[in-house]
Amino acid sequence: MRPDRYNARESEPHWQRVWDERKIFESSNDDARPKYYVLEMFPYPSGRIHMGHVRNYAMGDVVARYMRARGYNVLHPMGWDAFGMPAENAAMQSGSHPATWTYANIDTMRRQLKSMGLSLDWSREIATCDPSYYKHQQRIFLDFLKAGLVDRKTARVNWDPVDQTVLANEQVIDGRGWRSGALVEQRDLTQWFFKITTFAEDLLQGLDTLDQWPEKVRLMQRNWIGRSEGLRMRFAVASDPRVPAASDIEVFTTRPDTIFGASFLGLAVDHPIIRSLAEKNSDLEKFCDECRRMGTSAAVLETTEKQGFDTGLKVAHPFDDSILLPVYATNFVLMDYGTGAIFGCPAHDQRDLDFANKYGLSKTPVVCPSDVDPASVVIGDDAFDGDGVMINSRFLDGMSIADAMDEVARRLESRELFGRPQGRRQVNFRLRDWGVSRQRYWGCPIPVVHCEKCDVVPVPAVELPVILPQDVDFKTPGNPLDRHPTWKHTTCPTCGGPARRETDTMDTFVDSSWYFARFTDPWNTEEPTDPAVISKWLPVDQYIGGIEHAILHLLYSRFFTRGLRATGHADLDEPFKGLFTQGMVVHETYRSGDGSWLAPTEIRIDSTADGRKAFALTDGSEIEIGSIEKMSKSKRNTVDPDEIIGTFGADAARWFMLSDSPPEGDVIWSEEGVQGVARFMQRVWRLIGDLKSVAAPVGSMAPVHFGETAITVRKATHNALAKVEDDIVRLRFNRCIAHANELVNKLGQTIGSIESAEIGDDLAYACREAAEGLVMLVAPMMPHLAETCWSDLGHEDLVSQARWPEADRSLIREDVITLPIQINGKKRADVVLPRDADETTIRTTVLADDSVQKAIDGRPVKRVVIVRERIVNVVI
RNA sequence: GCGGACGUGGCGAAACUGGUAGACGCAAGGGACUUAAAAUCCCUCGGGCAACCCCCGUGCGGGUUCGAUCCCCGCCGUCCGCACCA
Repeated sequence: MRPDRYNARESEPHWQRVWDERKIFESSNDDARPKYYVLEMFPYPSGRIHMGHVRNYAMGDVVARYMRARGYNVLHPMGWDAFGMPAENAAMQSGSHPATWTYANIDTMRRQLKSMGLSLDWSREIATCDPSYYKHQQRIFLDFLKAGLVDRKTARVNWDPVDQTVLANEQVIDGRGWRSGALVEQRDLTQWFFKITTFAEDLLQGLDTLDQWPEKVRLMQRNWIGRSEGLRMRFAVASDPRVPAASDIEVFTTRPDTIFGASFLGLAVDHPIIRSLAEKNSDLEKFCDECRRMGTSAAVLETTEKQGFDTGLKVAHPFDDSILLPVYATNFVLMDYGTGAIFGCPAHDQRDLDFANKYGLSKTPVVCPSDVDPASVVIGDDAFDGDGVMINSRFLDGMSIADAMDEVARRLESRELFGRPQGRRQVNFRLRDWGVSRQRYWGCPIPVVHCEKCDVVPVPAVELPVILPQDVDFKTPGNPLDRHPTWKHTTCPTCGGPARRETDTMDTFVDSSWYFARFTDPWNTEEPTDPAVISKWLPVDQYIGGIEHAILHLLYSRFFTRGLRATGHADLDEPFKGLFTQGMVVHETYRSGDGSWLAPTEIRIDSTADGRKAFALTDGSEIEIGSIEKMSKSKRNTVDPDEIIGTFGADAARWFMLSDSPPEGDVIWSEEGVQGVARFMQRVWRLIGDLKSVAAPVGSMAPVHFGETAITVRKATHNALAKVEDDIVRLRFNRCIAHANELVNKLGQTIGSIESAEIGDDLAYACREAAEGLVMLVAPMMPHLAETCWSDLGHEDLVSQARWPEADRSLIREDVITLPIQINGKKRADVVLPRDADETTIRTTVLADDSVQKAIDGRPVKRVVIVRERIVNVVI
């Protein structure tokens, strides 16, 4: 007995069990079919999934299911980015051990993901906090160390003196620790670094090959790497009692051509010379401290005035030592870029001009725009950074900028200052090495020991993993590993003497920099990866995740890929061939009169002709409907996936997430919208029932001849299939859904008008084809409903394993087409013509048409533009 | 400040990157069925006009073109990213 209504709450768990039992989503490394690796960014196990996860994983699942139907051996794994601070925060607040907390969250979220009906290979599940995972990460660390890709050096960190911990930049709010509220100190600590700069050039060049990445992300990475070509040049310091004889200051410049426009040297407040001067000059020290306090956030810098402190030092101009330039400590030169020193050329750099205007420094123009008389060049409030010809520059006069740059570089390279060449061409990168040391417990231990005799000694590979101790307490501030009574005490692998374990753990970005590789062979207990298996599966064909990872995660993964290749773990250029960044899930906000936020479950919406209004469920008072914002706990505009799935089913949630907006844009979650999806699902269920009642049996042969109605049905089916084929691979899910809607509308109309006497073999076949086509077409997006319909249509097998019914595009091609006719560019008529009509026929037919004649109204026709199979434009 | 993206009905959006602007969905209005409601089905739904096969309409102003949401120039507005990068 076929129920009138489809019951998602019964069907969904049923099919999930069937898929699970038959292990149909597990992929084999030995499968000979062409591979397709689809991956969504794995989640942090924060507690429960949110609607953003639902959207992200729904998208990936559509691709996985579709590619499977197209005959690919699909790898679609899932795991957990399981190390990180929230687990330690929870430990401090509730006393639960980070591992307990994390694994409990994983269990909850796994259950939630399973209730979504995702076609995931759970046999490959990994959690980065598991020793079976981080063992291999430690091994990679050691191999990178051996390959010279790891460095240990001093770096400045934000130090919270109360919590006794290093803070990330985003944990410093107004100069204070986010948790303790203590004033944050800058400390120099010896830290571990991955030498990502080794690959700076390659990481930049590799971007050109990533043509299936969003241009926006490539641009962001390009800017982050920040390659620039320029010249390092040294200025001799004029003799001064405060500095040693034969001192020099080295600057980096991308505009050596403007050297005759130089009017000062600007040094970072952390520049060694400034630091040493500040030791004996309290005014300078005060200035430096103030600059440091201002921070480096864009918002601050935007509004900050250029400031300087004249040190009294002078340097000689390299081409005329009678010209002495003042040396300033400045707030706009950064120590960690270039050499921490610049020469300022006010005429051709806006910042330098602002600075010069403030301190009354000269501003000689040295580049003249080609259409301006050199004598009339004046520098006002705007620096000129365009192209032109050199002026006021002695031996450079008349040269182009490029030639002048080259000439200056050439002269300084071949000349010595204090026994070394005065200039050196250099390619400079903004990219800095990746500091991975974290003074925390819940992370991957860095596998080295410190021995008094042998210094830093790697833990031998056979002794891995270095496992985190279980018995730690979070009651006192600081790193639990560091104050653990026994854990850090060990013996030196080299000399056997007493040694101390490294108590820093790795940045959690390390964990996610190679998980995509581990998924290919997660059972491998000996090696992180098997290069042969890597070559089989990687690169990831389609990677899907949030734009917030556009720079760091993706760049680190690209670095790791290069490191893994250098250490023989993977023969691979780039990890992610296709990248897609999906938009957020947003929702209306609701705010009561007293300013407090209300959750969507606490209000009722009334829609009438004069608009939508919200009322509180508790007392019926009217609630203001606020702006649409990213779902967040603070604004209380979240919806819980469990509740949605419980009420409407996973299929409805998935479908709605994909339906309304382009996938890269934000989607507005609305109750009305998901109700619309629920209606659509019932419509599909009824339509399949209607089609089934007239459809031929499973596997019927196609009849030779098709009548008019059958052809209409077939055209609708194949048209929809063709459009979905085109759109699904481009991830245009919203359009796929529109095509599905159109097909349902069309089939519903046609079926409704069929007289039972009309049904012959041809229509029966067409209805079977239509029903199965529709089910296949919605299956990647609403797999449970599709399975139920598939089974209802008499299939023993699963739609999840069925082959895609490729669209027959010859059926869609019409022999007779309706051509829109424009008169002077405005549509005035339609003319029905054979598709292959020649231009003369088209012309005569069009001009003979009544509506066309009426529109022409006797005026002479100047021209008839015919675009075949598209449009005709009559010009009068 | 620099860089990037975008601007189409009441709303989310389509439009094969130069060819019928508004597919599809949401909301709304009208009707059928029903004792009633829900569900379902049918119709209307950018603006103007009594009405159309008419006129206007893709942020604003120009331009190129037989033809512009799409290309070019100049404004206005919104969103995102950032690093005062020498």
